[in-house]
Amino acid sequence: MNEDKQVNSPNTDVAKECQTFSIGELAKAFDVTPRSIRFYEEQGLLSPQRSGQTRIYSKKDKVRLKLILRGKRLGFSLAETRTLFNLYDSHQNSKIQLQAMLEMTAQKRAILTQQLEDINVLMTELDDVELRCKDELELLKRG
Amino acid sequence: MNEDKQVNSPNTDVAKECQTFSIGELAKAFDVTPRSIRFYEEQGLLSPQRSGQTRIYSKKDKVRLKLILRGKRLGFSLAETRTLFNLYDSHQNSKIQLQAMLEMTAQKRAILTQQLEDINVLMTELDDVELRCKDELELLKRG
DNA sequence: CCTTACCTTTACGTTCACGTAAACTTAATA
DNA sequence: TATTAAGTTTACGTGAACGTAAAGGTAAGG
Repeated sequence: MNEDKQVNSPNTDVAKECQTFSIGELAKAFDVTPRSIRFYEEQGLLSPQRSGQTRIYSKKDKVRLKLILRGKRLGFSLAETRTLFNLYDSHQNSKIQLQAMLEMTAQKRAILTQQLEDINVLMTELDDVELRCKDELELLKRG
Repeated sequence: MNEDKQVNSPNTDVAKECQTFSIGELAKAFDVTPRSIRFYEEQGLLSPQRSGQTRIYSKKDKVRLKLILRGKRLGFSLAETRTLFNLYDSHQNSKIQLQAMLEMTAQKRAILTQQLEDINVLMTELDDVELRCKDELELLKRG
């Protein structure tokens, strides 16, 4: 029964590498609060190991968190991300599952395409605004 | 005092063009609810003319709404968009205003760049997932 | 031994962006 | 004239994504 009592102190590993992370480490690494990470777990997006009460995050968990945050940046709700995770995880690969997955990817692709267009438009507008601002500033300098 | 009683009925214009819109028309045009449009006004993002109680939206208002919605798609809060509007509108063009504007554009540009990267990564991942799904479906067909 | 630094759960509070219901006015139409 | 169909204000409700105490456990260091 001498399991699950490894790596109690972070960065105090013996031979291999630091494969696990505390909630605080992950929080710092991705600049989020521990509260958020616990909330993602509560919403079924993460399920880290436990050492007693304490959460222990693997590299896979870390990747998951990264995916969650990228999804957030792109306007995905946590529920959507969870659905994607579930579809991806369930390796039942029934026809229905696969088609649901394809539908979801198609839908997401459409949104992303729209966002690309939005970004391009906004970027050139920002170019415009910036130029005009800089011109004005020059005028203020010389005037 | 025979002003502000033009265009009571939509699409019943005489000569020029339909330059104004009712809240319902705008709502349909952009697929949002009238409630949302009123809310944007409440937050200081729109200020349409009035004909009595009724709101009358100009082409400029329409453009504004378009900008608001694009901002939303890119993750801008209404408060951020309002700030941008205010900066853009105030043609005082003081040094401070201009620099605030430049800071804002720089910050937004950074976020957009990050989003572009996120989108590219996700797109290729979607490609991957889609390919695998389709392969699996083929196997199901032939198996 | 005590403090400090993390970790935990429980639970209520908060912000944003509206939704929704109530009660009303005005305008066009049957 | 009565009835839709649009608009209006006021005001309370809601879901998502956390924030923020409160109250406590644990382990290292002075």
